Amino acid sequence: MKVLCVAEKNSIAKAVANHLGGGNVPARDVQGCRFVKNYDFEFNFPLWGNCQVTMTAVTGHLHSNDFPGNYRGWRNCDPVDLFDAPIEQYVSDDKKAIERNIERQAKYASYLFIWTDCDREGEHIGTEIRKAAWQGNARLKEPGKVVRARFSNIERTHILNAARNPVMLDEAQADAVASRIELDLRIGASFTRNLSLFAQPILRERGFGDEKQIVSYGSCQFPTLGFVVERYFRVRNFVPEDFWTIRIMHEKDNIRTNFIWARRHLFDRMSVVILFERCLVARTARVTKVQTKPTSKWKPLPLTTVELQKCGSRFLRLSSDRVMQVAEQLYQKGWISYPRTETDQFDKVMNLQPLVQKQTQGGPWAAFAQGLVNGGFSQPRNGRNNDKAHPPIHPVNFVNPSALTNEEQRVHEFVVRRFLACCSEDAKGSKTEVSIAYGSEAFNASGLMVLERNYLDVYPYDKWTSSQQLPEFTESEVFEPAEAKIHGGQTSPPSYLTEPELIGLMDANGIGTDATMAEHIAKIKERSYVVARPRGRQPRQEGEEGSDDGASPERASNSGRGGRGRGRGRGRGRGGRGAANASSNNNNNNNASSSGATSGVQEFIPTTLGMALIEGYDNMGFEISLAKPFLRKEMELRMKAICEGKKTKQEVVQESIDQYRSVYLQSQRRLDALRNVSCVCLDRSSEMLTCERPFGNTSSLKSFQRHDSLIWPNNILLAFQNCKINTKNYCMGSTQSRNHH
DNA sequence: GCAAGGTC
Repeated sequence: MKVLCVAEKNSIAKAVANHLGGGNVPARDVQGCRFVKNYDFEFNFPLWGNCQVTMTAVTGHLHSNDFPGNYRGWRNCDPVDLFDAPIEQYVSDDKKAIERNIERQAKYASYLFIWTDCDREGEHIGTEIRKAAWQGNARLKEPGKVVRARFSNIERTHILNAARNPVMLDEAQADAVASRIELDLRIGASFTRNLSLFAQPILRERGFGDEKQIVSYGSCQFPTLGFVVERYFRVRNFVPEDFWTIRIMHEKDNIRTNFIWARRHLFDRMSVVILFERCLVARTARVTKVQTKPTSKWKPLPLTTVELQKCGSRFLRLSSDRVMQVAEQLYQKGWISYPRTETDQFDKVMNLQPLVQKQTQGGPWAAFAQGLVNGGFSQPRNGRNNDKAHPPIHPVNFVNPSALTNEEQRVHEFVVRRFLACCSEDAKGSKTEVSIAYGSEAFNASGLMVLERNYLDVYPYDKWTSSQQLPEFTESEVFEPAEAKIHGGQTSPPSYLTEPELIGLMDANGIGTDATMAEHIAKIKERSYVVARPRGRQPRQEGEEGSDDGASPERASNSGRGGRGRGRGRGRGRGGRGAANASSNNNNNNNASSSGATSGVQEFIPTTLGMALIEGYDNMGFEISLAKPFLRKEMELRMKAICEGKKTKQEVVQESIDQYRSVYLQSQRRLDALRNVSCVCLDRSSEMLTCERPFGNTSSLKSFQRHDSLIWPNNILLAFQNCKINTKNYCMGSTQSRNHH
C-alpha cells in the first residue's frame, strides 16, 4: 500500500519524514522545483498497516485567482463589473512543477495524507493539494481516501501521534478562506481601478502624483493607513491644557527626596492653591507608611512574529519588513526556527535545555548560556497566544556571528538573547515606598534596589536600574518639608505613530496576519500614502511648556515626544484580540526607567494623498467606513460564521459584495462631484504652508483655527470641498490627560 | 498595472 503525504512547506515535510521514517530519510530532488523535495520511507499506520510513504510539500497556496482575459485590461470593462465577473482559478507557471509532482506521486497512492498547517489557510491549501492529487488519481475521490494530520508542533511524539490519528479536512474552514480570497480580489480590484482611473486623474490635474501612480484600496492597507491618519490629526488638533501640581522635597541624611502628589495634577488652579495653602497651614508632614517589599521585573515572553517586528523597529533600527526578510534568511540557513508564528508558549514537552546548551559554544552570550546549563535554567513563561502550528521563534543551532551579515547578526543576536532571557529567572528587586500626609493631602516617594539582575544580564533591551536610595523614614515621623511649591505645566500632544505602535494596532484589530503585517506597512509607503522618518522631530505646539527646573517634572508635561508616560507598560496581557490599543511592552513593573533605546524608531506621517483618501471616504457618510478597522473585523466574523456552519460561502460573498458595491456606487457619484472642487496649493517650495482659505469652504477650516500654520509633509495641499475635518473625532489630547486621575 | 494570503 502506498500513501502520499503532502505538507505546506518543505521544512515540515522533512521533519515529519524524519520522525516517521525513523532517522535521516534521504531527499529526492523534484524536477523544476527548488524548494520541494520528496522523501520515501516506510511507516506502519494503525488503519492501513505497513505502507510505502512518499512525503512531499507545496510552497503555500498552489492556486491563483484572477479575472478572465477580457477583464484584465483596466479599460476593458467598468470596474464595477468586477463585483460579479467570473473568476478563474489556475496554477501559476512557477507552481506547475509542484502540481505535476503531486499528480505523479498520487498515481499509485491508496491514500492522500495532508500535512498542511492547522489553521484556516492550511485547510484551504489542503483542498488545493487534494485537487491536484485527484487529477493524478481519481480513485482518491472515494470516501475516506483523503485525510489530514492534526498537529501543532514538530516534536517526535506529537508527530507520531498525529500520523496515527488522522482526521478529515475541514471543508467549512476551507470555504471561509475561499470567500476571503474572492472578496479581497473583487473589492480590491474594483476599488483600486476606480481610484486609479477616475480619482487619480483628478488629483493629477491639480498637480499631485504622476501618471503611473496606482491608488489602491485593500481591506488591510486602508485601515493601516487609517491608523496613521487618525494619529496625525490627534497630534495636529491637540490643544494643550494647563495643569498644576504640588511638589514636596525633603532633605534628610544629605539625600533629597521628591514626593509626588497623590492627586498627580489638577486642571483647576484655584483648587490647587487652596489645597496647597492647607498644606502650608499644617506646617509639618507626617509619615503614614513605610514599606519595603520584594518586587520583580518579569522576563520577556517567548518570541512571536509581531513581537519580533516591534522589537526590530525599537531596538535594531530595522523596519518591520526588513526584519522579516532577515529572519527569513536566518531560518533558511537553519539558524532559527520558523519566523512566522503567533505562539508565545513553548510546548511543555519540548526540551529546551539542549537548545540552550548549543548557545554555550560562543558569542557574547556563551557564558550566560553556560550559567543556565549549570542550573540557572527556568521554564519560560506562557503567553496567551497559540496558533497551534508553530513554536515561538528560537535559535535552533549555534552559528558564529562572524559568519553572518551585519543585519543578520543583529536579528540573530536578538533572537538568541530573547530565548536565553525566556529561560532565565525574573529580575529581583526591593521596592521601598514612603507615604506622607501633609495637610489634607497625601504624597508618595519610592525607591528601587535591584538585587538580582538575572535575565537582564543577557537581555540589554530591557532596562531596570536602582534609583537613588531613600533615606531612613519611620512611620509617624513628623518633619517640616524643606521645600513645597506649586508647579505649573501643560499637557503635550501625543507623538506621531511609530512602527511598533502601528504593528500593535494592526495586531489588536486583526489587520493582516503575522506574515503580512509588515508588507501592508511597506505597501502604504510604496504607494506614497505615508512617509516614514526617524522619530525625534516634533511638531511645535504654541506655548509648549517651559519647565522651570529639572526636578522630576510630571511626565505629561516634560516630554516633547512622549506625553503618554503613564500609559506605558500596560503589558501584552490584553484581553484577547480586540482591544483598540497597542501595548508597548510586557513588564509588570513600570516604575523604573523604561526601555530607552527608542531613538532610531521610525514614525509615520500621512501624505496629503493619504489624508485625502481617508478623509474622503470617512466623510462620505456611508453606513460603512472603508478606512475603519472594524470592516476587516466584520469580514473576520463572517468567516467565522462559515467555519461554524452558520452561513454558507455563497451567502457571505453575496452579502459583502452587495454592501461594497453600494459604497462603490455612492463614492462614484461623489467622485463626479469632486471634479468641480476648488483646490488651492500654496507655496509648494517650502514645507511651511500658510492656510488662508485653502478649502474653498471656510467652514472646513474650523478645527485648524488654532494652528494657522500647518506643516505639510510633501509640500502639497489638497482639499476636498466636502471634506470636513471633524474636531470631535480627533481632539483627544485633553481627554487623555484627564485620564491620569 | 489591482487584493491578501501562503511560501522561497
